[in-house]
Amino acid sequence: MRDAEEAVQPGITGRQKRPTMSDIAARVGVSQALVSLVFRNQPGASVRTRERVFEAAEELGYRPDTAAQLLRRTRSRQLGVLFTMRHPHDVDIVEALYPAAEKQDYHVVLSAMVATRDERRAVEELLGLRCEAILIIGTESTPDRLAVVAGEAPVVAINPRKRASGMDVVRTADAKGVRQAVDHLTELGHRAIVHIDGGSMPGAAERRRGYRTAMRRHGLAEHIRIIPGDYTEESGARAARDLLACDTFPTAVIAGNDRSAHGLLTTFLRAGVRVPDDISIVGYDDSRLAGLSFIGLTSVRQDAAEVAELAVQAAVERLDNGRTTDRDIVLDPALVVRESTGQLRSDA
Amino acid sequence: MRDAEEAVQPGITGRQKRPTMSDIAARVGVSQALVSLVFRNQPGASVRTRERVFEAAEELGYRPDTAAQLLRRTRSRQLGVLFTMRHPHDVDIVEALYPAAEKQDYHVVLSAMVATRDERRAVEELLGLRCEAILIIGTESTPDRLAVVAGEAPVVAINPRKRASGMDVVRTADAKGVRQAVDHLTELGHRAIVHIDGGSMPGAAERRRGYRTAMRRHGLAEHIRIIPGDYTEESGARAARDLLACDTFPTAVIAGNDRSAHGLLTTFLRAGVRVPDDISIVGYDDSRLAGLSFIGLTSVRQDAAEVAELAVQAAVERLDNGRTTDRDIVLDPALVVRESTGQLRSDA
DNA sequence: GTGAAAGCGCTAACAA
DNA sequence: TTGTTAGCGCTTTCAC
Repeated sequence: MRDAEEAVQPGITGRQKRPTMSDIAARVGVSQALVSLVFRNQPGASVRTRERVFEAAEELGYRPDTAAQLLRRTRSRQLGVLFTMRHPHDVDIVEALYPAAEKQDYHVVLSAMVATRDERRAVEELLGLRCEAILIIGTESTPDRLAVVAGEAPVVAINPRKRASGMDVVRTADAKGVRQAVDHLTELGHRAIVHIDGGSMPGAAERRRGYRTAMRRHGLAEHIRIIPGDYTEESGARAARDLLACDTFPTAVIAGNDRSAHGLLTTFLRAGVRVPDDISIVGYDDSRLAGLSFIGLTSVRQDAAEVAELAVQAAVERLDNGRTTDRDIVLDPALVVRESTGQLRSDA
Repeated sequence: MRDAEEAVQPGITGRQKRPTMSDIAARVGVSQALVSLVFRNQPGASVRTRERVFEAAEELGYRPDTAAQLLRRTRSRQLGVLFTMRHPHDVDIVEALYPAAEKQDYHVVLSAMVATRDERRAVEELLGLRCEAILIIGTESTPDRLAVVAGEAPVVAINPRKRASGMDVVRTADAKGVRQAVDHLTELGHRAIVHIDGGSMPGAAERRRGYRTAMRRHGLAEHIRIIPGDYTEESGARAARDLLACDTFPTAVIAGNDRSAHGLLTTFLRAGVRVPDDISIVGYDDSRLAGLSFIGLTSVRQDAAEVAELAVQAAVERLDNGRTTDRDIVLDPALVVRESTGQLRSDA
């Protein structure tokens, strides 16, 4: 018996078999089912028994076996989250999903989409683990590709590249956000406002549309100018170089997102262009970058916590309340004014 | 029977029960055990049977149940990965872990450490899912806290804040990396080289030490100057402001990491200081940021793919080869020279 | 090449 | 308040 004792010593002789509910039951002298009941916090066990069960669990170093729970339970109460780690704003949303899910008594299971692992495999993994719904952040997938997934579990697309039927969508009113940016700039006296767009990236089409509409509404139709981009820093930098090479220099730029605004801003700084003295810049996403003291980017805020909350709620409505119709959830954005935008200089 | 047919239609009438191996077995007319054998690619089934099993699986839309596999298998072959998404370099490592694990026939399970979810809970989740080892990226945990985990499963700490016994460590020779930076700068003629450190963050102490040693080796002991930081952009920006306010302006700066170098660089640009004309800057990590055209940061490279590979290998050695002694794996860094460093100007 | 049977650790329905 | 029972979907061992 001494051997058994010593084998318990962790990390030296090798690891002991991990204790189960039966081990606890044996120790306390009750049935295994009763132990299960105690852990699930269900009524039907005396206070005394509960105490002793927890005590024994502690002594044995018990940890519930998720695999067994998952297998036996009727519901997994797991939400699968598909994400890339490329965009800071996506990271914010992932972080916000944890408390949002917890509030509804769901667990979050992460699955990263990386170069060596496409969306298809990542989804397979989540479904294999019995996730009841899939939340996809900023997917570039085509609608029909997503529809396949939607056939197996409810899908909530957060800021998808394209809208698709058969699933819920959570997104911000991108057009409205850009309109706020244009309003802000015109109030500062700007008229030559260009837009660096995001090509076919999530929300880009609507932002582009919002820019055009807002410009026209302010009677600035002839100032409409869109420079193609793709939400990357480099596309912002490229746009800056293009603008610098041009004779017609704008007094303000609305970038498709904060990353491209960053490339734009720094490239201007390098060229000796002062921001906002020579040119005003607006970003989009209000990511961590925008708030940095040396960036100070005026940006359109999409509240990650709110997005997360609504996405979880959409999934829960399908799962717990039996909703089967699609929801298109649109959040209102808010402009966060920082130091990258300023009054139009009279000599400009 | 027509009802059953229609219930199969996905996403309309509600979801059908997901097919199991038994369903496949029934359809093909073999035993469930044989189906399992086929999926596990084990010998003992005829080619004909294999074909028919895969065919039936396809028709039924079968997907293996991870929970059941996990419960029944003797080994889970899962590696749990603890990470934050705060540092770009950590993200690189996470991405690199997928192919590295796959090569050894292991699966990666992610668990994020976020504000609302500390290391303790994240680890619990991984162990609950039967992960056989835990890889922790850039942990700030204290050694004794990690030791608790190490008692339950092998732990590989990647770039930990502090070394700890009872687990493997994968890290770069930080001192050597900084030495390369100093060598590079002195070759360019610099003498007044300051270091912005990373306080108590992972690797910071060794980088600090490396700086001091290298400076002394070049006979620049009297030029040693360390400005406290914490690896954040803001600490870099603060250091830049401090330096600008000082009468003794250095000709080169070695930042503790790329993030602080970024804050430093941009703050200088804003102040009209030219990089590298007025001052040279070196970062650390060679993160995505460093390679951007408008940043062009000379930086010390820690190869994420190599780190990932070695970390997985360390875990596998314990798991499959029974190693029980600790390994301290130190990688050689490499200096990547970009545009942020240049020859000392004669008038400086 | 194939099948029968046992059981992983737990939940859930029912019985006592 | 407690115990019994029957699986969840799969892997694994042994027998045929």
